Amino acid sequence: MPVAQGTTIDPARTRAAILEAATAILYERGIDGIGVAGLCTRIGVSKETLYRHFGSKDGLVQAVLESRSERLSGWLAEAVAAAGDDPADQLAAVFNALGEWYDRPGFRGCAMVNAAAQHHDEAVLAATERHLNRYLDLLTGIAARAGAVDPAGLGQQLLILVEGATVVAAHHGTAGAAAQARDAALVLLAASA
Amino acid sequence: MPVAQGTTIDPARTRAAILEAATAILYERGIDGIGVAGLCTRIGVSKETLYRHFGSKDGLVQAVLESRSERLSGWLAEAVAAAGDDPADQLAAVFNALGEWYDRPGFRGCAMVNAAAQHHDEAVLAATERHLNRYLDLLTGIAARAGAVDPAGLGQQLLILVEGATVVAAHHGTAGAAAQARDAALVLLAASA
DNA sequence: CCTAGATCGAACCGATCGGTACGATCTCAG
DNA sequence: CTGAGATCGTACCGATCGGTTCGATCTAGG
Repeated sequence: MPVAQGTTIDPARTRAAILEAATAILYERGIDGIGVAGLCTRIGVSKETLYRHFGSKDGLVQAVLESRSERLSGWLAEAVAAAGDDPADQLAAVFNALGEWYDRPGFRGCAMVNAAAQHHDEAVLAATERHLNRYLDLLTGIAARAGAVDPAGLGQQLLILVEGATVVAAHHGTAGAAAQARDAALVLLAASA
Repeated sequence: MPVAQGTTIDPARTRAAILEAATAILYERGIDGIGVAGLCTRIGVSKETLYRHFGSKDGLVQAVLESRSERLSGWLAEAVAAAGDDPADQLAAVFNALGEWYDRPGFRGCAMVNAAAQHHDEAVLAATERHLNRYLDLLTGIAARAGAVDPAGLGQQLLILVEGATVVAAHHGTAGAAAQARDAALVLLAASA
């Protein structure tokens, strides 16, 4: 039996569709910025269906954050992989990719950080920490390949630049934040060997 | 007539007391994390009094953010002023002060950025932008006094470090974020002359 | 063809939301 | 002492919240 077939009733597909639509809507409006009823209307699904798949609004939020974190960090990892062998090029690729993201219409900062900023429950905070750890792993890897004396420390500094650029781009103006963070990152990288 | 006298009924004092208490509570719980009724209970004031002084919950939030932004940026400006004439010392003083803040119990990141992260109304976004501009002015001034070739650009990079360190300290772990950002900032400052 | 189950739409639940109204109490200025 | 107004406590308002329930409809596997 194939995993899924056609355009028919298929719980897995329904779940995925809810997840994708909810990701966009909750990012746009904020987690507390729309109720479950309005969410279901915009998704085009009944409340019963949503609750059967995700149990609660918090459950949906959790799934949304996790999927978004994986997609985002995976996207950055691809940018690094496509940048060749030079760690400096890889690092520049990270910030160039971020710059693309910042310039996309509807950019509102990091969804995980936004969620953690005002939604204090355990699960959201844990998801945000996992997300930042994914970033940190990527950046520490670049630092290590560049032969930094303190790859862990440099990785943390690069993480600070990534998150800082995202916050500044979201709340102070997109223009140049990614490029400025990239230039700063390259200076730090060069100075750390 | 003195501005205010004694421990009696005094609208200005009442307003200030509400503002101070609400600042702490809304920072701790998040703007949407507590209702007006609960807020009034914890402050020790009636809803009518709160509404007479601030008009609406949004009005209170606005006043809270503005006062907090002024206090915070004023505190950093004092740290700079107390650091002597060397721009590098002044810059280090900024991040050392931030580190003190991060380590204080109850630290939850920047209140303005947290508010803007999920509360999309015009007034909150404007307050956050003003707040970041205050930071930017302070940092650009240091960059200029250090003789940077591009003080504005360096100022923006330093702002990215400040906000990045705040986000990382809040959501990924306090340890070392301020010191790492400070070291990065000093490298950038040294490389920019 | 028939049934198990996925989905819909709408009604419904108690709780809470932001905000208002009102009478009682208290403080101060004149 | 009196009156203006600041404050309190509480009740109240309509709206919305997250979540549940139920009958009707539709689909797909046997």
